[in-house]
Amino acid sequence: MTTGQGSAAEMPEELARALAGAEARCLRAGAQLTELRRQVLALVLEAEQPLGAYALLDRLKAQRPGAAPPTVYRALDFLLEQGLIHKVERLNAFVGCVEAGYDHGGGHDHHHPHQFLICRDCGVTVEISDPAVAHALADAAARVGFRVGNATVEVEGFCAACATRPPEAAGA
Amino acid sequence: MTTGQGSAAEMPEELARALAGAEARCLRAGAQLTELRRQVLALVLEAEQPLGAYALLDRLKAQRPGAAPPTVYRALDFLLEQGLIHKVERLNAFVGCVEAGYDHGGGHDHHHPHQFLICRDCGVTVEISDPAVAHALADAAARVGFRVGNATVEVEGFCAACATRPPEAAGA
DNA sequence: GGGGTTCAGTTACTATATAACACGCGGCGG
DNA sequence: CCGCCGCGTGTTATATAGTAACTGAACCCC
Ligand SMILES: [Zn+2]
Ligand SMILES: [Zn+2]
Ligand SMILES: [Zn+2]
Ligand SMILES: [Zn+2]
Repeated sequence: MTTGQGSAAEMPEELARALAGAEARCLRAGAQLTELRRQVLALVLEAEQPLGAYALLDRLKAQRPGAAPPTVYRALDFLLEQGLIHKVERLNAFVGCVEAGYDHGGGHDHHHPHQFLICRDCGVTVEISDPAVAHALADAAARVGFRVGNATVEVEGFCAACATRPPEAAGA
Repeated sequence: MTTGQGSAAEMPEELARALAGAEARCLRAGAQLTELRRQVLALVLEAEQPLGAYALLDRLKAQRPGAAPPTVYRALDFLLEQGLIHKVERLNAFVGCVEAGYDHGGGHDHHHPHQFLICRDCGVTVEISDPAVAHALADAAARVGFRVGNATVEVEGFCAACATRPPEAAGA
């Protein structure tokens, strides 16, 4: 062991912990993390990049042959509601929330300010949660009398790995 | 006159100026603001809220009966390219850029950092361009070695008008 | 006139998301 | 026991958003 493959098919350790945390969180919220919802959450968490609803649907069908679009969309709605996943609007895709694993005592469950950095080159998408960004945004909004709710902040650019690499290694 | 109706059907004054500015801008960029593109731009600018591609298509058909999805999407792509409009990702809709009217001498045409404030209640969408937000974002990204390109920043919340109003004036 | 480029017309299609109705289950009051 | 209701899900159909691929016209250059 000591890893090696790093394959996505198995790594129950971390996944199991995340699912347990999600369960606890739902309990506190009085919501039911049903089998279907757990399956969809697991699919999202297993993936290393954001997955579209139909990609999730395809994978879900392996476990649940009758699955259809509403099946996965309803589960996604629930998971979004619970703050267990986020939607990346620019990609029409879904990712697990990096903070969902932590079991915050009894405090604020639910949505937290977050930002996505999306690499134009390799597609890697990382979630950050920078208070300064949230604050600057709230500030700017307040200046025009706007009361801030949820914010979508998604930056396209080049990740550290791709930024150092020569911009074009391919082509003519 | 002296206004009154404030109807959307006519207000050629401001619209004409914006179109002229757009034309100048395209000239400088070596791009052609063709009839079709001008029509689509006018439709976007006339609207008081973001319009989806198919809503634009419907309106465009009045002037151009043969119009089909590619017709409007190609025009939108061009206008986005030129920085004359923006896409609101959360709405899958398009709005005119508030800065597109200004004829910046010969300087930076093209994309500028911007943010949208979208009222959950009345749907009004306003574009702001707060340097502090852009800076905070660039800062946060740099901290993880990410090189920032285009940023999508869209805040859902309540506009000044709707925030002061009692949250629920309707219902039982 | 040949050959490029750019723009637009047209057809067909893929991808994303939701509406609407039906069923099963568990709880609860009659 | 039975009808009812809320909820999660199955199932079918449809709405909305976006693209691919081919065609031809106009223009420019040589
Ligand atoms: Zn998160
Ligand atoms: Zn990268
Ligand atoms: Zn703008
Ligand atoms: Zn409002």
